[in-house]
Amino acid sequence: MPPRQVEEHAATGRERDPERTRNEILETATHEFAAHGYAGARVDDIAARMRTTKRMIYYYFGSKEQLFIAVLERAYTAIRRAEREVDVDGFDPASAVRRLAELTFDHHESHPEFIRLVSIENIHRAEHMAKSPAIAELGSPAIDLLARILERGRAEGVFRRDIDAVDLHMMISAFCVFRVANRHTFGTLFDRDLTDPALREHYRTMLGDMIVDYIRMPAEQDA
Amino acid sequence: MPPRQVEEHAATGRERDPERTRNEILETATHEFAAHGYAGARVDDIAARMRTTKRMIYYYFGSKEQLFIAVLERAYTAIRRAEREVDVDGFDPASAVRRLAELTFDHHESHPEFIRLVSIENIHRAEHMAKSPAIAELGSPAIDLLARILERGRAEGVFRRDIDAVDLHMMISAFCVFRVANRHTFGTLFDRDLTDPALREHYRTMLGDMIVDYIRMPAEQDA
Amino acid sequence: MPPRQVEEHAATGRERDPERTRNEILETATHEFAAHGYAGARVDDIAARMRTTKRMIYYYFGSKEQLFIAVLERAYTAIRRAEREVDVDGFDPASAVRRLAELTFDHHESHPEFIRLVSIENIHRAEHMAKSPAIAELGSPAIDLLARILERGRAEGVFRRDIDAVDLHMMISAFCVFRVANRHTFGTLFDRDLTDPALREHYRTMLGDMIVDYIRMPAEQDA
Amino acid sequence: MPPRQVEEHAATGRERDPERTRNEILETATHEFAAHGYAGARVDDIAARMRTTKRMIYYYFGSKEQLFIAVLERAYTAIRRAEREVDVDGFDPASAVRRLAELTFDHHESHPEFIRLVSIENIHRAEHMAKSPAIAELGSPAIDLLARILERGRAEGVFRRDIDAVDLHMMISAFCVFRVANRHTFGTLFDRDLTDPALREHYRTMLGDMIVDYIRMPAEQDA
DNA sequence: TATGAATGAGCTTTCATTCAT
DNA sequence: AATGAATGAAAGCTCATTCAT
Repeated sequence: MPPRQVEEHAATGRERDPERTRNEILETATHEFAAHGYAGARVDDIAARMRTTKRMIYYYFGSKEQLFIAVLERAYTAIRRAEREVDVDGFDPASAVRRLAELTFDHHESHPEFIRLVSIENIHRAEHMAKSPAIAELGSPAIDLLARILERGRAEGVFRRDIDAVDLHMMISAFCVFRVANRHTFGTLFDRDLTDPALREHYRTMLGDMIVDYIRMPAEQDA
Repeated sequence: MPPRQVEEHAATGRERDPERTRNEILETATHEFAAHGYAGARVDDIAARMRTTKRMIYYYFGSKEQLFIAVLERAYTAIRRAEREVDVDGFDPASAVRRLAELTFDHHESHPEFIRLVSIENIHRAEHMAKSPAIAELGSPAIDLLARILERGRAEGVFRRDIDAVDLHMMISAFCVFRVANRHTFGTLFDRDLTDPALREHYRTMLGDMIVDYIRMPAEQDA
Repeated sequence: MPPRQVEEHAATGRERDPERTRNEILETATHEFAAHGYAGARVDDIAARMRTTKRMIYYYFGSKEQLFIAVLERAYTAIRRAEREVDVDGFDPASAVRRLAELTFDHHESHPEFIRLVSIENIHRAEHMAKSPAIAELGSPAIDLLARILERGRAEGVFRRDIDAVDLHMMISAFCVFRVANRHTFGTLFDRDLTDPALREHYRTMLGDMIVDYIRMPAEQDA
Repeated sequence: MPPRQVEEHAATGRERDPERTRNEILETATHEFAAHGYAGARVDDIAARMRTTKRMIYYYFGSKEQLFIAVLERAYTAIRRAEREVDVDGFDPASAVRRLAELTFDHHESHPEFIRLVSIENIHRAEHMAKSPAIAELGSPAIDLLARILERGRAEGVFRRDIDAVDLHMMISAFCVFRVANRHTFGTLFDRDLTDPALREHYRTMLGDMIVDYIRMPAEQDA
């Protein structure tokens, strides 16, 4: 009678679904690390936020660092999966790039914690990521897609010839990441909330324009 | 016999110039905070790195947080001073904007520690900065300058009408900051060192092109 | 279908011979305890060193302490068995004692782990041994033999009258045990490796001389 | 008014005599390590036994290992000091050696904790001692003295020629150390308390006889 | 007979900070 | 203006052991 068992576990607090426990720890740890940084995160707090003990965290992940690496792996796996689902077939090259940029914008908008984790990892010079073979193997669907669109645009003669997919991805990411990652200091210094919902469409369009203006073949502008 | 004392202090390494001691602590603290983040920085290490004791740090700054705030103040004061020295008189509007963008690029290139401090402060939601009246009073010379150039460009009919100085500053900053701040994760994931000296001119030009393409009045491009 | 099961176990490395598993655990535990002491030994490490899980150790022995007791029992059983095999028939009393001392010397020389276990058990005031009826029942063949030789020597008038077998055994053991057990501190302090193979014969002879000189009837030495 | 200060310290529990605090910690730590071994000793317990916190122990000694090293240093310093005070002038060579052996016997008798520390350090292969330059520099007065006596005895023709001071020191130490260090297992196995006060003189004499018999020139014993 | 999952208690150590002068 | 000594609180981590089947 499995249902009974489940109830018993709930009663005793014993967890018998390792995969679920692992995921719950990762979920909670993601919030904690994103909220306070790597050094500022407390293993104690992660445990306190769920019905597990600190001991369990070490049982599953071995150390604070390995836990953080697992958090990064989970976050990157999720974003890469999202990237793989992007579909821009049927759009002309310029529209396709704009759409890809907008989807990137939206993804950053809706995953501020991921961006915080990335900032944190950069503070630590990507040393944790370097220890994860899993992340290295994820590849970069966004770049592959971008490369294909750029190729098409060049073939059609509407894009400049010399644009590299990785560079363009950087340009898009820079805008999207900065808006979210640096909004606090930017907001304080220039009194502008970059993530104000009322401004979202404004910045979304700005990004699209910026990218499209940059890649488009300059039509006799000096004529 | 005061001279004697001075000699003794020199001999024992005692510091008798409060302002200088304060600056040395700030200098050392800047490196420590930039290197390890706010939580990761160790007051002990800061003391160990110089010829002062940990006790002195508390004597001068009161707490780790106030020390960090002072570090931020010093860093922002320096960058604002640099911005005030920018001179783009004599350039046509487009060239002026390009030049301003390039100077921003160069400044970020040569002050990676400052960028790290900004990232760190964003991790902490700019809460330390908020406690510093000094930073709020610094103003933003770069934005003022940008506003003036944009005004000129619009008057001459070469710039689009709807561009806001703060937005444009954001666009420039995003590119410059991302390239330095996120170079570690970006490099690991896409195998490209964004700060490779051999690529510096490439990215510098890319930034200028991106900004100028964006602000320029679109000359009958669909004609 | 039992045959199938057996094959599966063989394939998966599962152990189906309890006695053998028990012995393997004891063997491994002996090394671990001898290497790190009682408190320093790790049940985890013992499990890791062999193809069993930590859980099995508890299944077979119940606790770390009971495991240590079992290790002691095995070690003492082995040495008592060796003692029972000593044969000095056909030697004159003095030669018999010398030979017994030399065999003890050799046994200690070749069983340094046993000596470490004894030292460890003494650190713990023999409290584990006290809980083992098995060890108490082992008796002491060496002492019995020594008593017989002493009796013979006294009867022949070549040994002093007042020597007790247990005392003599202590004298022999002290020399043999110290040489092995305290060689590390002694070597460090006096720069002499007591267990240097080149010195083995030297110390073996020294022991024999010391014992024989002590028990021999002092023949008119003041005459 | 220093007395007042002292009272205040007593009242607040603040200790203002670092050297005294350090010594108290060492004293307490000596008992703890001797009682439970290195791994078995608890820093918590050491703190609990005195009016200090665990934190103070780390403040003064840095780590459990460095504390243990300091304990060893103190113990060896004390025994070396005692050795330097031994005076056997005026005794004939044989009596001098006997006296030196007896003093060693008495010292071990009255310092069982020291012997436990030595056993413990041997379990750890003297690795802690090796990290202490202080111990290495202590020298060995007992050996120097022994060497001088042996030289005299040889000159007077009453000692065997081939006896080395370090070897003789080992012989003496083996007896004295074993009696104390191994008394627990020995007592359990052979039902004899080697440290029974009633037997002290017996073993003291036994040691003296053993040593003197061994070093004395064998006077026509086969005649 | 055998075992993977889980754990309470406690470990050594570190941290920013304050005391007392 | 300056400082050596001291510290409460909590951090990350480890241990022998038990649960539930």
